[in-house]
Parts: sequence; structure tokens; C-alpha cells
Amino acid sequence: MKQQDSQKHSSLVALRHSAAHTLAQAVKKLFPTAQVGVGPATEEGFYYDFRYERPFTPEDLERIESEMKSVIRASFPIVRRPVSRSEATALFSGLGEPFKLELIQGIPDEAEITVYEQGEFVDLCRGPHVPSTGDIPAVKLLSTSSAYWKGIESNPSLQRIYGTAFESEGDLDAYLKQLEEIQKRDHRKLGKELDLFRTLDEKGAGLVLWLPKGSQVRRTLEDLWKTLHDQHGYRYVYTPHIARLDLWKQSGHWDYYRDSMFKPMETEGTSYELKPMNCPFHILIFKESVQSYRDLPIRLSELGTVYRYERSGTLHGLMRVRGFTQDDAHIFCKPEDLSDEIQKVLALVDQMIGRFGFQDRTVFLSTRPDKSVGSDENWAMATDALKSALEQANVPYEIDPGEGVFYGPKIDIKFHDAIGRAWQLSTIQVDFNLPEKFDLTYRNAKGEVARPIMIHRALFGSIERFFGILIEHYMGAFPLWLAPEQVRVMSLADRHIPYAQALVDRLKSLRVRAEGDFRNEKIGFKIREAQLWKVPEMWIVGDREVQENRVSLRTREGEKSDLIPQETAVGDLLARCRPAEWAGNPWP
RNA sequence: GCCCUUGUAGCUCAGUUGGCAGAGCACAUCCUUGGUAAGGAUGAGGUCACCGGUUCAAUCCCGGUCAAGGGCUCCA
Repeated sequence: MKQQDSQKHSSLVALRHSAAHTLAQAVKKLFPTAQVGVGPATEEGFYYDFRYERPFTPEDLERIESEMKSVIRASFPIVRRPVSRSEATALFSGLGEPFKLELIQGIPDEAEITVYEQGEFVDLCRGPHVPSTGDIPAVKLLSTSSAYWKGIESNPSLQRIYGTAFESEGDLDAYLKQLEEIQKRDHRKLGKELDLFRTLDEKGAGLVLWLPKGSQVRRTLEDLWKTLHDQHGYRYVYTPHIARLDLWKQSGHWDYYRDSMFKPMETEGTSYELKPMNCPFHILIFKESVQSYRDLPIRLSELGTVYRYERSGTLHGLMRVRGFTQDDAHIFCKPEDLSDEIQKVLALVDQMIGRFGFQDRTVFLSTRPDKSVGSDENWAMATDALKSALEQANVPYEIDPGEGVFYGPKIDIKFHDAIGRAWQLSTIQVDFNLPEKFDLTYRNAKGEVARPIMIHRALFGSIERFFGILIEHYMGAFPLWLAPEQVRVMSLADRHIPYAQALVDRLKSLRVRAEGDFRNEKIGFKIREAQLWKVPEMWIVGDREVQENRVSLRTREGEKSDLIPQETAVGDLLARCRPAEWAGNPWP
């Protein structure tokens, strides 16, 4: 089964790669002065880069696509031909393709050089390809953008044309449906429609305004987070948003992280810096409060808001912002406790994230990067501790070589949402660098001075980003326990308002997030509106309900149950509307 | 930051080949008191992102700035 999957995958790669060549062939035919860059298959399709005197327009794309289809109809055989270096150089200099010549120069001496020909088009390429342009059953061009030659900013800017190709029209249609689905779920669109958040834009790009409804969701998340962290032995702390630049020099952030930090601000001749991370403050708290091994491990947690300078072009809704709140914690422990502490974090990750209904989870262990600090022994010890924790917790994982942070290795956990997309949420990072920089010590059981190890960890990653992910995952329809408005009570006519208002008041006093819609509108109108706001439950009140102290219920999904006694409805709601940790306790 | 595209009412979007700015929804007032996704009427609402230039006249043409969208790169 696995082998079949991988065969299918590699044949799709060849198909898309051939589609990319076909794209280049079509562009060269319609725009003979265009020069070709590279054109690989990607995860979801393919692209090809061109240098041309003007940008390609959507109309150009249509013409190019129909030209591609005629190339496909012509069924040109795709022929592989090994060539000598001098032959290749002569060929592409004759064609006036400087980028291809540059690629040839980059091919090692001993490597074979091959070209692939289809009709009048020839491309430097190592393959593989499908046998004929006729073997591309379904292809579509999607968008254009710019990209630097070889992805280097100082290089010329090329125009990239994106497309995708599939084994069948049906597969292509399914893919296009998925794209539509992604657009429907876009958290920026839903965030606006549902009044969840706004970005400051002209008043501050990359900064988030949490509107009341979004703030309510955040509050529920944060309350639950704090409850779980209390239960797991963390101590909650608050730290400032700025500190003197010296702190960031001592921590090493100024050396290693300066490009992502806002510029320092001068006050009374002293430089202050906006915090990009919470860790140095937690370290200062450690120094204030720990002296003995008996105090360890100490777990300091904070929903700490940090500010990082992100280049303007990279900002994106809630997913990439300049001010965000980390669900942060730092665990300081004895070296021998490291693996144990990591296992505890893994368990907490599952307990916290497990309730959101993500499909599954993949775990990556990232090892030492090129740019890093610390001794080989420390890196080996920390990496081993992460491995042994994963193995003891029976968590399967993949190695991500060189993707660790500069101060230590890390575990990254990705979760798959309702439509299968993977999001990196939780991260667990071992750090032996900061404890040294700040000379953290404690007395061990033998009375010796020892150095603690530090673990940085976050479950959500950033609250802003996690909220964005949740909006897309749930398509704005938050589950009852998380919904900003849980119940909307609606009056049928004005004479029902006193009963309905009393019902809302009762629910509010029980800490249910209930609102009333008593406007002078027909019930159909109110229901439509509540549906559009994705309120999970609608409670409808008319003559029959008032007379018998009942309510009629309708859920967001359209299920109805009429004339439920109020006591039953309220009791049932209380049992469902809160996380299990708070069951039976309306005042978390 | 760079390339391309875009910026008109609270929202979604028309529009003017340069001559007083338009719709739907939302909002306000009134009529209607209606049983599970839109009852009706009236009204208010805009420095056409911002700054400058060309012109008798600029929302429209030109330049710049800011921001958003799609990418490159980077990442929570």
C-alpha cells in the first residue's frame, strides 16, 4: 500500500514536471523573447519562471493555457538525450537562455548532463518525465507572481507562473474544490464577517485588535490554559514589555536575533528594547526564587505578549503579525530530570490540544543548525534527552536535520485540521545557553554548585495564530464551549419579552454566554441572523412556552426540539457548555 | 524589504474614455406582533486611502507615501 502511494506520488511528480515543460513551450511560442528560468513540480502542482519585458496578465494566462492544451493534443514525444557539456553550452547559448547556461556551470564535472525535447522545445533537465505531452490528462494555470532567480534577493526578479496538473479531470476538480474550501475558511474573511478581530493596518500593520467576540473566545482559551497549567504544577507570572537593552545583550538576543527586533528606544540617555521573547524575564525570576535542588523543577508560565519586527511583505492576517502573545513557559530542571519533564510537556500538549478535534499529529525532532552556540557535549546530551522522552512516551517522530534553534534542539508538533492541512503548534526547546549566560545555579544534593537546564515550550505557539487556525478549522462555527455567544434567546412577539429576558438573565447568572434578540422582527429573520453569526443554540419563546415554562430549541445544525421544560433545557445546557475541567463549577 | 495587483458608504461591490458620486446589505424612524434562514415604507450616511503634480476642471491621468492581496524570503 505504502509503495503504491509512493509510486503514485512519483508519477504525479513526473506528470507535473512535464506540465511545467509544456508551460515553457507554450510561453516560448507565444512570447519568443521570454527567457526561461527553472520549472519544477511542487507539492500541489508546478511552476515555471520566466524573464519577460512585461508582467503576464490573466488574459495572457488564458492564451498560454490554451496553447498548452494544443501542445498536449499534439502528443509530442518527450525525449531524453544525454549531451556533453560543450554541446549543452552551445545549445543554450544558441537559444539565448542565460539562466540555463548558469545552471550548466553549476553542474559538477562528473555529472551527466541531459536535455529533454518535446516538439520544437528543448530544456535542460534531469527528468523524469511522462513519455509524451499527450500523457497530461488535466492541467490548469492558477496564478502569476514574481520570484528572484534562485530565490536570492540580489538576483533579477523573474515572473513565476503557477499551475497544477492531475491524472484526471476529476482529480483536478477535487483540487479546485479544495482551493475554494480554503478560501471559504479564510480567517481574515471570517474574522471580519463574524466581528472576531481586525488588524490595525494603516494605524499599525501586523497589529491585532481583538473585537469583543474574538476576545471572548480568547478568554475561554486562556482560562482553560491557566486551569490546566495550575493543575500541572506551573506558576503563573507577569513580566514587563520592555527592558534595558543590556538585558537583551546579556541574553544573546541582540547578537543572534537583532534582525527580528524593533529598534531600541532612547529614554533619559538609556536604550530600552521591546521584548521579542519572554525568557530573559523568567530567568530573572528564577534567580530571585531558586537556590536549592529542592526547589526544582520550577515551571514558570505566562501568556506573554511579544513584539517582533517582521518584514512588511510577510505579514498575513493573524498567522504572521508583529505583536503576538505566546502561551509561554520555561521549565528549569536538573539535568537528570530533563527527559521526565519533556514527557510531562508532551502529555500536557495532548491534554490541551486534544480537545479541538484535529485529525492527527506529527512530531519532528530538530537537530543542531549551522548557526548555533554551545558545546558538542551539550547538544548531544539535549538531543538524547528529547529522543528518550519521545521514545519513552511512545511518540513516533521524524528527524528534521539542522532545523533546531541556535541555542538548542527542539521538538515541533504539527496538527492536521478539518481539511487536512498541517499546522505547527506546539514546540519544546532545550536550552543550555541562557542558564550559562545568566549564570543560573542551584545547590545540588551534595552541596555543590550546579547549573540547571532550561526548557522553553509553547502549546498553542501564539494565541493570535492559534485563533486564526481555529477559525479556519471550525469555519467560524466554534463548538459550544468555545463559542463567543453560546445561546440566543428569541421572542416571537413583544408580549414574550419579559419571560425571554428572565431566561437570558438566568443563563447569564449561570455564566452561560447568552444574548436575547427581542427586536420587532419575524422569527425567521432572527433565526437567519443567528445562523449567519453561527450561534450554536437558539432558544425560541412564544405563547406556548410562556404558558408552560418551556423553551423550543433549534441548533445551528438545524435540529429542532419543541417545548422542552425550562429546567431540563438549562440543566442539559450546563452539562455541555463547559470543558470537562470546569464541569459542575460555573465559576472557573 | 523586493516583484505584480488592488484601495469608492460600517460591509460587499458597481461607476465616471476628466465635468456636482451609485446599488445591495447593515444603520435610524414609522407601519406590522409575525412559529423555525430575509414583512413593508421612509431616511440618514462618502475629502472616492493619504500627499503632491498636470488641467478651466482630477475619484479618474502622472509621481510619491501608507495599507491590503498573491508570491519570493522568513517564521509563532
